[in-house]
Amino acid sequence: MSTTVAKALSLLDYFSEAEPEIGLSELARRSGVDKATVHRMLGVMCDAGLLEKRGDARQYRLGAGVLRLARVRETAFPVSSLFQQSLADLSARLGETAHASLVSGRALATIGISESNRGSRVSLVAGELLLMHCTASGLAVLAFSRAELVDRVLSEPLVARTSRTITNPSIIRARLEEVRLTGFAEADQTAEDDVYGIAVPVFDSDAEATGAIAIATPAHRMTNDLRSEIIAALFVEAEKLTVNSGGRMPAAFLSVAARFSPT
Amino acid sequence: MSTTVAKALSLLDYFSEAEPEIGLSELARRSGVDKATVHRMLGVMCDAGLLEKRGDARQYRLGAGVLRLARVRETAFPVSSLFQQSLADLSARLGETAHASLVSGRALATIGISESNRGSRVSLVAGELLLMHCTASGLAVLAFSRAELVDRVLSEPLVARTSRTITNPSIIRARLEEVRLTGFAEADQTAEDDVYGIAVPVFDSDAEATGAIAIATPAHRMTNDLRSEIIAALFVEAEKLTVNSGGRMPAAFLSVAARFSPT
DNA sequence: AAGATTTGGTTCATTATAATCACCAGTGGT
DNA sequence: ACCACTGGTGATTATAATGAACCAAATCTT
Repeated sequence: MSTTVAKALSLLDYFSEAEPEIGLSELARRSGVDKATVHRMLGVMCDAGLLEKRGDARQYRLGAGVLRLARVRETAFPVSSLFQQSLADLSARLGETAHASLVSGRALATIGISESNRGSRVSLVAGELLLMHCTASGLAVLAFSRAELVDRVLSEPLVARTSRTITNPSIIRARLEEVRLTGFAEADQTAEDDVYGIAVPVFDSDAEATGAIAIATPAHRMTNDLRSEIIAALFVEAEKLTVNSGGRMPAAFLSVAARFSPT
Repeated sequence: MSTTVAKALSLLDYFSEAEPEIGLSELARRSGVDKATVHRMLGVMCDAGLLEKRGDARQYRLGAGVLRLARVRETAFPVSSLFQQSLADLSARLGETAHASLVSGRALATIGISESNRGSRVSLVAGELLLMHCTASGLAVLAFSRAELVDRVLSEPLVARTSRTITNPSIIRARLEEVRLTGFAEADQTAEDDVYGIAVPVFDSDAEATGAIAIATPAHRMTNDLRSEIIAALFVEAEKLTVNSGGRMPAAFLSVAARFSPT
């Protein structure tokens, strides 16, 4: 709960596309950490290249170091580029916004987005961290993760993002059971008002969920037909991604996915 | 020298394309930090999503978090993609390997490479950190950086990568003076045997060097004609990149660059 | 333009933290 | 069966982080 490195690294979570540059005081306020402490930590992270302060300005932003790290990971294990293709296909076919995220600690990191070209669409903030307990992607991933991760996520206090967010661990566990049976997860305005999300997990070589692909639609537009169409499309792409990234699906998942596969 | 966060973050430096997965003991040995300490740090970084351990395996690799961070930075300040285009042009035109790097703490982070298609060429390890004092890119950047950064780099012990590496701070300062006059930097086998590098800096909106683009050729192939051709091409691209990324060149640089510009 | 407020940044005594060493248990090779 | 590795763990000691008060400069209010 209180190792200094963890505190320092948690500061990185506050940077997103919506707020790519943050000042010292603001970051201290947001994180609840003392200004002096934040200042020292930011200094160290600048030194390491993870952050940098814009020349004269007194704002901090993500540094060149993260570009290098991402490049290293992506050349060694290219998943981001792989996902992007599937997302483009999905949003083109369904006309809705598609996004992908990978497990990153106890949250999900959005690594790809492909917006629909409709006038009314869900617009996501790229690079935002998704909470596990209230997003379709999070539930899809948790349902097929080791109990260890589930426990870690559910042992922390669960914030309510909307009036419909479920914050009771037991109820969430029950929902995960449902997800395990159906193979996909839904989030009807539990993460954001007016947003309906449907997600299907993607697996690694150990048949563990490493992430999920999802479709987000304006809640009012969701119909039974669209829902079925989305689920079927997600299953096809998720299987493709799992296989192409060298993963395999767990037995429990294969049986439910079979109902949707065109084979 | 000894903040714990700095030590933890320095562990990330050991991951590169050549070695994308590292074990606990290996990392402890390489970094000179106690195994127990490394173990705790790796755990924390896994928790933050910067690292992850491959399922069953007992190897650590860069996590999905870095992908997210890079995405955030790149969508807010797209430089990586911008550089990639210039690199492709350079390597195509010159037939030699081109690469770009950005200041990352007290080193340079390689963020792009475009290899030549010749049989004999310089092959770089993508995502490796470049040392400031012995690479052409490093000298090009240092020559046009704040004295503060120069002092920080030269105050540390300078490792000799080849028999020709200059490790004397005073001599390096003299070389930086030359670079300031000519506008480009050369490294004749000072970073790696048989590699001859030529680099030109790229500037930000404060006319400070943020990085450099460089050409690396097999040392034996370098001739006066090729050298001139490379320098001229680099100047053109560096100016283009500086302008397109919203930067401006310092007055001192403009005068020397003018000799090479086609205008 | 004068005052009020907030910003980035710094200091230093107090306190909580992280480093260390010896030690386990499992694995692969010979 | 052994040996030399590996990843991982706890209790003690020494180290590093913390946070309230403080400052100068920039910014917003009036």
